[in-house]
Amino acid sequence: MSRPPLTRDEVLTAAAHLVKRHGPDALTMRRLAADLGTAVTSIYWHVGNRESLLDALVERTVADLGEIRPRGATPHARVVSVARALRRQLRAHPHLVAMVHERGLTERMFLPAQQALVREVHAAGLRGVRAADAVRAVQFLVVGHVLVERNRERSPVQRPGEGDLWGEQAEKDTAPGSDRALARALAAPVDPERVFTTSVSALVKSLLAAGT
Amino acid sequence: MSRPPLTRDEVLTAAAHLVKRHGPDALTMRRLAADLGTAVTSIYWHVGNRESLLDALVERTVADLGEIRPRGATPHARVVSVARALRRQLRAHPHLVAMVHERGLTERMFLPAQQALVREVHAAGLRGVRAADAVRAVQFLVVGHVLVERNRERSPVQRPGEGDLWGEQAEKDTAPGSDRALARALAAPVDPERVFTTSVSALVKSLLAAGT
DNA sequence: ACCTGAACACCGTTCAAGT
DNA sequence: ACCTGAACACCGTTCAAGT
Repeated sequence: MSRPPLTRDEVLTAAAHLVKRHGPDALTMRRLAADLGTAVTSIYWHVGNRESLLDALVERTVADLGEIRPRGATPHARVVSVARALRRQLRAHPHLVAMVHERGLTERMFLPAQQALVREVHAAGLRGVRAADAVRAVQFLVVGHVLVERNRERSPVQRPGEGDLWGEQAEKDTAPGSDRALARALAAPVDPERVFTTSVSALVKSLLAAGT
Repeated sequence: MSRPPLTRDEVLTAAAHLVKRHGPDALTMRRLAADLGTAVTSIYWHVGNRESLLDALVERTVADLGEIRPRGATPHARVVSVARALRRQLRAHPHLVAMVHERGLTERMFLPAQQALVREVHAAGLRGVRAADAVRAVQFLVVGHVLVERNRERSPVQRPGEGDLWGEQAEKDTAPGSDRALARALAAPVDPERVFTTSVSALVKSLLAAGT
């Protein structure tokens, strides 16, 4: 009736499973122990404490993300494709993003895309500090955007929202300089995909222009 | 010896005080009750539960942020100034940012700057959907950046960091196409202020170019 | 209308004790 | 080396009872 000896790896796998199925909040030491069929205190022997369990979990998941391959003919298209790929990877692991952010490890989410970005920016003719600035600008934009986007999805209804604010403006007849199409666009729900595309494309365009 | 009757407002003020002095984690119902000199359960009568206490707290703090006034001569300078002002406001309330984000109310952080942005973008000649896209792009960039930035500050030492990754590259002698200045720049610690300026300026430049 | 203490169902963590 | 149960110091929340 006795289970085979517990391993650190087994603990991590069970933890990952728990997070994937029931969200990060479900990952309590006691529930994890129950899933594993051991005493809570056994887990402590293998992973130290909750903090380092989460650290290890984040590390493992990030390592599994996989490489990013740029696509496209122009430098602009290739850099944008890296940004899109990074966003897609992160959005495929929403719980990971939340966990990494909660633990203050946001920088960790940068690394998978960094090599690819460096190569592309260099190929586009940027050098030295200017190239580094461009890489960082894209990284911050993508990760920041994913954080904002994920967060908006978590609580879709916001109380005094843009809709209420601009909806009435869109109805009003025009004071000089007013723009009903604008008001209507702001009253409509945000399309994050669209915002992302607009932002990345615009940002990259300016950044690469500095290289020519 | 009996204290005057508790009010909802008093609860919120004490909660804000607690968060400001000891961080969001210190805001427990029990500790709050202790600070107020009442029973824990009294708080529930006034604010419902912890959820709605946090909601009310966020709402109140956001309302106190104050208006944003654009500065500068050119449209570009004025939009950038709004972005900087929003960032400064948010960074002045780090706990607020954390709380708003945790509660999935990121959109809430947009609103203070939105009117100002709309006005400036319109003045720059953008109209309708295109203007709305520009406003949103700037908003997402600023809020996303602040989230990333705050988060990096929370845990300054990251284990397999950029430094380790690029530091050795900077030492190596050059494979074809390698760029030691770039490697050195990436090995150095990030200057978020610089990244922010670069990003906003580049983004706004492209966005406004579409209006002429 | 407002406050209270007791109680419930949870947490993470420590520790002495087992094999 | 690995596992265990008991215990500690916390949580948020409910509820019946007080004034």
